[in-house]
Amino acid sequence: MRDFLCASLREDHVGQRVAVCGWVAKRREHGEHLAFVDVRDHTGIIQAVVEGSVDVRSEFVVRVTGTVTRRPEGTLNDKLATGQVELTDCVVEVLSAAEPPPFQLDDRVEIDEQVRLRYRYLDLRREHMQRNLRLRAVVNAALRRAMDAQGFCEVETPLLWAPTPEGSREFVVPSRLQPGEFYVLPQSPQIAKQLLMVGGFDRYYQIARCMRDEDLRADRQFEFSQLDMEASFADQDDIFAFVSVAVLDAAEAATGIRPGAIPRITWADSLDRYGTDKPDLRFAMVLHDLSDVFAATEVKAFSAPTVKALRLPGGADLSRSRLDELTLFAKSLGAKGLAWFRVTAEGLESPLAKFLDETESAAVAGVDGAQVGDLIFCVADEYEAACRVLGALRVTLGSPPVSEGPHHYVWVTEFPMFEGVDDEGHLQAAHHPFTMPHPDDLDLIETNPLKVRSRAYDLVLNGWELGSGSVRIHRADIQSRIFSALGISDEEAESRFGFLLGAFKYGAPPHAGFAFGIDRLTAIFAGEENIREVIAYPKTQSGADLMTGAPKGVTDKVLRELRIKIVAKGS
RNA sequence: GGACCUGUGGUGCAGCUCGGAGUGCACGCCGCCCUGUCAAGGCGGAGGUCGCGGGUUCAAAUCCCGUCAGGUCCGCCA
Repeated sequence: MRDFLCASLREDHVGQRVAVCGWVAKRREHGEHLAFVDVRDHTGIIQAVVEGSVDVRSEFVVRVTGTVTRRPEGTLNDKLATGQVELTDCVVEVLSAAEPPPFQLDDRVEIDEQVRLRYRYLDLRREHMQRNLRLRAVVNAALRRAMDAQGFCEVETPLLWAPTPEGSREFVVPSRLQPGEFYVLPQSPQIAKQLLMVGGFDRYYQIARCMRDEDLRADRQFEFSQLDMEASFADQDDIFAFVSVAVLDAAEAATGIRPGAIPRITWADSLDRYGTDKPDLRFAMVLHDLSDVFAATEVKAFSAPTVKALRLPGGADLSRSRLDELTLFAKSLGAKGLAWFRVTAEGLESPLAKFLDETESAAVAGVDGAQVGDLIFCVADEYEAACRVLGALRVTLGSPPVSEGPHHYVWVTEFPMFEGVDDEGHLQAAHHPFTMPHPDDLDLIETNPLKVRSRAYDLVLNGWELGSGSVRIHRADIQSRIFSALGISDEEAESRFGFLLGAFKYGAPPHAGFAFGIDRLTAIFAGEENIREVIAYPKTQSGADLMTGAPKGVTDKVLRELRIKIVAKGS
């Protein structure tokens, strides 16, 4: 039907009689003797010159047969890749007429996302979405190549899986053949892939769709894609090597630049220096500890186990209202307050300045090599709270848009094994209950569990968590100690994970794995703040699909078959 | 569950503080004109329940309350 893609025609083709297909991007008529029709496909635009009038409108689907001709002197258009040539002696066939679209498909104005999503099929026609989704395909292809080349075998795991009442909320699927029983859609193929290790597929990967019924955000949709992988006879360093190859290959394929080796930071160091477990390393602004200086302070606001400080270079000119805003922000994160000090030639300037003694003032004024014109923020609180508040402030004040380069990857290692306790006073697994504890900390499981480090790790890019993984427990004795630390009884473990624990009795290789989000990775490559921009049919924040109207009710017949009764709201 | 922001012809905006007739701009659309345009140009035209409901007022796009939709964030995301 067509001989060339629109934007592929060049001077080399001059003289050829060719057919191109696409949409009418624009028609420019000059009386009844001459008309220009810009034909667009996903590659771009070629100008067709029509002698006489032509009955086409924007977004008509056409096949244009014409002769590739060098444009006359003075009519070259260097804004178009095809601007040296045009099609002449054209025959325009209308393959499909079109109503005027609800919004213009050029990129001249930003269209409201609500409108874009309602007519997503038109939005997809735009250069912006074409570029993003094709970039995503490039990323996927590079990832598959990298994993194949490293000896990984792609295996598909079920979308209908068994409920495991823990972790993120699962999407539930009622069973028709066994009414009253349910499947769930996987939050990740975690257990399935560990069983593949028992099954002898010692290097598995999959571009896996994962589903989590949790509230949506700019970087979170109900469904998302992960490069999911697991390897037997592999430790943390092996996994880092495998994943690095995949991610760096994808980065190179997507951006043309191969990043250097990915550095590492421990979870504890990351919290201490950046106040977060997903540090943005594109800018400095490291947290400083002033706890010692304020250990015996008279200043009430600073009498806390930890006093942390952050220097904002040149921040002294922040307005009082901006500082009030930031104080509110800090409080919204649970801080009792936010102290700030302008560094001036005459010393510190702050509502609190007069309460500090000489040593304290000197310490604050010297934070991070502060200079006149800088601003110092201080938060006094429990250690982790102080770190996290200042960490959030650091990102708010210093972080470029997530999408902005350069790309700084970092491995965050040695996550704690447990974090906090649940409503029943049981410890909670920070990663998941199959994560191997750090070998040096095994003795602490029973004595000081919150100090137990794990063999869990994250990969972080520009302040976004790309993914996480861990070395898994393959020994029954360690697994049972972890379960008991988590308050999971033998019976409960058996009912929930029995098939996994059972499998491990029959020869489980040591194994470790990882999974990272392709949506997030692609969004950053594409320079997008929002993963919806790299997803063909995303949901809104309330979980709706504005194009299809999902979620929707089903007929009574369907409900009867599933033996499901809808209970009115509030009853 | 909570905080904040947004909603005005098909699209993107302005108008809202300080209430006075649906007022304006750009794009698109329709018609006419135009033989080298490419953000084409010229002339003319159509198109609106100012998200929805209620309240205040002589009078509401504008003020107040509620509600719906969209967004950003907190909670949540083993």
